[in-house]
Amino acid sequence: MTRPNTRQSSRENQTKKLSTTTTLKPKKKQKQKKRDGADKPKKPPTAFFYFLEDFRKTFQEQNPDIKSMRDIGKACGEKWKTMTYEEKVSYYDIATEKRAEFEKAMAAYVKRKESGEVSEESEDYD
DNA sequence: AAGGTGATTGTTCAG
DNA sequence: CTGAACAATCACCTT
Repeated sequence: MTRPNTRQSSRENQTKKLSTTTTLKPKKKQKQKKRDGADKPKKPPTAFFYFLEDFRKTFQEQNPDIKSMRDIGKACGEKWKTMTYEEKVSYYDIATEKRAEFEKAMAAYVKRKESGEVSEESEDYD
């Protein structure tokens, strides 16, 4: 099967050409500085991250001069795009399984929310 | 000394 | 539909 289980069926709808204003170019950072205490389940690592795990080791061996993950990230991104679809599928497959587990966590989260147990609303009650 | 930042793409949620 | 934020990781920089 050269096809990943990446919810292609559902994604097919979004896979359309939405080249209007999809994803702007935020020059700002994406760091979360505080308050991750949300009950919401953390997002599962993407296929890219799994690729990093494997690529990182190889990259350091081939480039012992490079240490920081930032530099590797750039190299990974570049390499990632050069990778063929079939190769990426391997990582997508892993991520897909992870998402399945995350989906359960999300369902439990929603269920819990319905129980009125938690409100993600800004409850700064301290 | 200690902590926040930056960079990578993908995924997911919320409005 | 669209946008914005966050997932791992670690050297480097700022305070």
